[in-house]
Amino acid sequence: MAVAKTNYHHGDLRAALLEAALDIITERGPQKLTIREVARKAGVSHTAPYRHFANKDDLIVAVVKQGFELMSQTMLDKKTAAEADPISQFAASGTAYVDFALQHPAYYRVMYSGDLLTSTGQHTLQHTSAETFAELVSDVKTCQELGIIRTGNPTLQALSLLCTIHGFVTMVIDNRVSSLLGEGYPVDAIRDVILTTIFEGLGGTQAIAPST
Amino acid sequence: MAVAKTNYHHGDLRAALLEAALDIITERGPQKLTIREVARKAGVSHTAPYRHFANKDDLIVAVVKQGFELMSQTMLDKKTAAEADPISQFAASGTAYVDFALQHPAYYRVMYSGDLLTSTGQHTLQHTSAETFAELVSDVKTCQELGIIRTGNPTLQALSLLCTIHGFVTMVIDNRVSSLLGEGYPVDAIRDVILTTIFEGLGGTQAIAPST
DNA sequence: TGTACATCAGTGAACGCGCGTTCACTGATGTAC
DNA sequence: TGTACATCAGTGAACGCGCGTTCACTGATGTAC
Repeated sequence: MAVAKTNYHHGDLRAALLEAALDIITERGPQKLTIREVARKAGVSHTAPYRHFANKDDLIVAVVKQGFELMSQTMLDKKTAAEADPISQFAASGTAYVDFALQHPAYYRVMYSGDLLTSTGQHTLQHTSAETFAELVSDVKTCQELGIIRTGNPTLQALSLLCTIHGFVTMVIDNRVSSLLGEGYPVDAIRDVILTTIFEGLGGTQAIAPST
Repeated sequence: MAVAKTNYHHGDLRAALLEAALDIITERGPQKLTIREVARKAGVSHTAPYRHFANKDDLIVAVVKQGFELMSQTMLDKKTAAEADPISQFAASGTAYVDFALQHPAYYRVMYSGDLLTSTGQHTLQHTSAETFAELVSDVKTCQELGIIRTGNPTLQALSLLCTIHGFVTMVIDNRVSSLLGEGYPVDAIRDVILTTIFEGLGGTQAIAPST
């Protein structure tokens, strides 16, 4: 919404619409994500979005794709910034995933809520989601080879990890953690406890020390 | 829907409506859960539900309450049926939670999706949800005292456990597990791997042997 | 046992609303000369 | 530099739809006599 708006022509309406979509999810929830509301938020007539997106599904898919790009970029950056040893790398990935989700809850919700897209839309994105998981499985394999975690089915280990992280993130975003623990709970500390716990469950042999 | 339907008076419309609501969530997703659709499914005019529920929120709250009752009853039964030793009890709880969610995905979705209810409706149920968690924390404490798991903050340990289980269940229900692992994956085996993993992460000292 | 009547579960027309999408349009921009 | 015009981003009226909720009603049931 920080876009300087000229009178008739907008300049970069497409980007503004995507941003508006995120704002709506954040402020009013995914149910309120409608073409008309997005246009309203962007200060434009409710038919203007059709210049940039074929239909509602198309707009949502665009948001999700942007979300995946931002997420993988963020994770790559954090991994690059971390120490080179595999434990630090592993911790960096986990922390980065959680932090991305908590800093961009709106993205995370569209990306994984499932209820927003028609099956057509879902199908478009299956590939992207599978790619991310394949990377995780590959990281787990590396850790196994280096003896950092227990030998076992890497796919199932990756799934265990993903379930824990996804569960935590979901519960924080849906306000269930604050509802159970009270308002002022230390998210980062809890994140570290949970990551450590699941890492040890995977047979982690050394202490994990997530860097914030 | 198995209710014998007389002509004008239904007999037990209230129960039939709750059942219809679950069917709709199962078959068409939570978004399609509308008063009109529920009435349609129950074979009744779309205003009939208002004889039994004040409004849409009230109907959903009723479904959620029924879900919580069924869940705690199921978990109690499974715990009673299991061996008396604390490890078996602990395993029984975890397994029962997962199995309830997977056998009644519609209940689980209404109970925890969050997007279905207005804040008024949410508030009504906060107490129930907190109760369930308090029980889990108490179980964790017992396990600590018996030396079955590592000593530590029982609330955070319970939360780790809940996150993992919730994450797994959510991902199965939303078809993300089948999308990542393929269709014919062995749910029960994966459930056991994940429960074992998190149990060991909590410092479980003995092998957990979940009974199906 | 038979009848009048109160009760109340279920009906159907009607309301106002917000949605997704279409369509012919308007007006700003940039390019060719 | 100035003008005509093609392009196309954004407009606003209009459509049909399904929703939640209300209201006066209808008709089945059970109870009092």
